[in-house]
Amino acid sequence: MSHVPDQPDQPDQPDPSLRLLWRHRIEVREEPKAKRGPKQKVSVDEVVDAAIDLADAEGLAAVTMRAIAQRFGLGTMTLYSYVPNRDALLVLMADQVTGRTVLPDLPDDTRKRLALVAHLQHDELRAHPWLLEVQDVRPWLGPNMSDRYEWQLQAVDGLGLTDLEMDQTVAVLVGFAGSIARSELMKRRAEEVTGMTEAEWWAANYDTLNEVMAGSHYPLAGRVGTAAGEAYQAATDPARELDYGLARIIDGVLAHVNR
Amino acid sequence: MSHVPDQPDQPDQPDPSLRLLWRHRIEVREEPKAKRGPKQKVSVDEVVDAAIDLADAEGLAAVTMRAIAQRFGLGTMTLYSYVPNRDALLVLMADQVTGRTVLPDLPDDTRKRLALVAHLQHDELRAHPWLLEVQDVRPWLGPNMSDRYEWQLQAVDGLGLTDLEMDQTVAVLVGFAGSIARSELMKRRAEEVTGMTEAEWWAANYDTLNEVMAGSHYPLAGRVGTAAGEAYQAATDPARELDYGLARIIDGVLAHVNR
DNA sequence: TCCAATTTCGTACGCTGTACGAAGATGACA
DNA sequence: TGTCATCTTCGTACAGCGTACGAAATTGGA
Repeated sequence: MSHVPDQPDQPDQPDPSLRLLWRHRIEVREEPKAKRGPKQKVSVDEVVDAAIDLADAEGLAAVTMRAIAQRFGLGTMTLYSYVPNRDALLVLMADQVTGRTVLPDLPDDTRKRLALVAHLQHDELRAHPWLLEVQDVRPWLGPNMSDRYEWQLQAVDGLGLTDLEMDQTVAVLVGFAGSIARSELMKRRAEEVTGMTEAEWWAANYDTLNEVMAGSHYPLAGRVGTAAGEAYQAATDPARELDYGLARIIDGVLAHVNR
Repeated sequence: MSHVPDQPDQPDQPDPSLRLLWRHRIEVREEPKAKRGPKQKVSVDEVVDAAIDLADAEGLAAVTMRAIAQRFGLGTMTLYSYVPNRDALLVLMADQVTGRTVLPDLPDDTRKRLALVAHLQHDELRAHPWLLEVQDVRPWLGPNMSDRYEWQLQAVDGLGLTDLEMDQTVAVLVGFAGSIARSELMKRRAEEVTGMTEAEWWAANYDTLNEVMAGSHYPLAGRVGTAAGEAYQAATDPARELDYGLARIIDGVLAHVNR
């Protein structure tokens, strides 16, 4: 039960799920042979799409092999002839859902270009919050992920950045967008779990908080937390949280390239 | 099995785990009564510390109620007299491990002050990567989390920012540090799972990648990805990745306050 | 001494991913 | 037209998870 995997003898084998990820773009160099067994009742894309729908509707935890199979009236184990295992399915979902977002033309204005990269990522993560949980499983190098990365690099191309800096600039923009999306998700989930809005939670726990925090002093947190709480509560547009940090980041990047 | 919880009749009740979180700072206003049953064999702190050790050593997935109980020779269900459930335990772990990091005095230099906030967060997440997985469970308002937030606000205090901007500035710094730590973790985990270093993985999959990507064109990603790959591979100090973005963010913040 | 309160914990349930192997369907070849 | 190799389908089973429940054990107060 150690977390350290032992990879004893076998030489480095190519990752089998790479071909699955790129299945649509593989140009068959030779039609090898007609398949012999029964035809598959559904397609890999249908399976992945169903899993995405499930995740969108009920969260990633609801994406169980049994639940997906049931959607098609298939036996649970049948899914394993489409997909090697659940983790591989999650990677396929991530890449497939990434492909659904069309990449708009990049504006000429640099500032708008960088902002677009962050906003696109943020909006996508808001629409499919489970992506935040999948990212740990390394959805590397799928075709749609690769397209996305190329597009992001185009947005920072021609600014005079080094190759390394281009990669890092994209990382800052995308990373920050992700962290904002994550904190929004936490807030939403907290409301689901407790069954109260944030304001209601504070009201319900006001006395308790005052009691337990009686011995501690939070002059700044008290003042700032209140201000932030009221602002976020009133904010009809949640992307507002994104804009402040994004403006600072873009300022910093532009100052760097104009140096 | 819906993900939407129903909270039918009961009025808004205070969160019971708040008292557990703040257990050390609660000043008992009256010693209510001596406990009657058998004495508890261990303390809540010991349970939480054991869970932290387990998470540090074998990852969050290894933190099972059975495994923790076994460490103390207790029955599994006994843990539920210390902690209401596993999720609550994770929150306790997060706050407790946060308390282990001593908060250094803030330097006078603004730039160093902001960098310190990000670096402290980053180093902590590197030492306890499972924190990145726990954050979804909203480790709100524990005593050590509150201390941390107050300290972070001190770092951005006196710059002329509004209350809201202070909160958002901290969010940018901490969010970015988290996203860097997350991408480092992904890389490390990928190496564990595949049993190869990143370089070995690329070597093993070079032919396959060339084949599947034959129809797609990634001029920038190819060039930049290679540069980034070589740089990160050679980088002995992984915090290097943090520094570029951090410099841009701090530049942006300083430009904002000096306006 | 006896009881009420409290902790301990064995058993059980429903859930998960998935290993295994049998059964069924299909195309290729003799 | 069989016959067989190959592929898909899927029922069963297993280990592991969180935890509900209720009985047993332990303790202090009356």
